[in-house]
Amino acid sequence: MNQDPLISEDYFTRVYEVVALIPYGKVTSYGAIARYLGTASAARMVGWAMNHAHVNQPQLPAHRVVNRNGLLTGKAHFFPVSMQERLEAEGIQVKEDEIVDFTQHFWDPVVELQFS
DNA sequence: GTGGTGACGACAC
DNA sequence: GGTGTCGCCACCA
Repeated sequence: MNQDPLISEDYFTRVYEVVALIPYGKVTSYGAIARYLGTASAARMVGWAMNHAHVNQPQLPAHRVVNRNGLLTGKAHFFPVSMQERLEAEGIQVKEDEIVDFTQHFWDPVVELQFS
């Protein structure tokens, strides 16, 4: 019934699709994903999807998704591997549970994917 | 069907 | 400039 493949799945799946598209060594924010999905104000919904991400998509690179401040808010949910450890493994520096040069590593799906 | 929740974001003070 | 509060939408009990 839906027109676009990105919205043909559940909202959760849409989030997973975008997160899965995050390139190596890049990070994005919940709000950026929410805006790409058309629900900019529902950034919390993205976080919720991530809450079950480890159940539906355990392979999902959720460690590349942080809040608008570049803070590793969801690191507490990461197990057994620390979120910071994974980011550093990709060349992203993390200081005080916060990504260094967050804007530099920021990857905006709206800009990068730009609905092309 | 209603209420509450949530890995957030923006605005107000 | 930092802290606090509200809003927001979709899912779960």
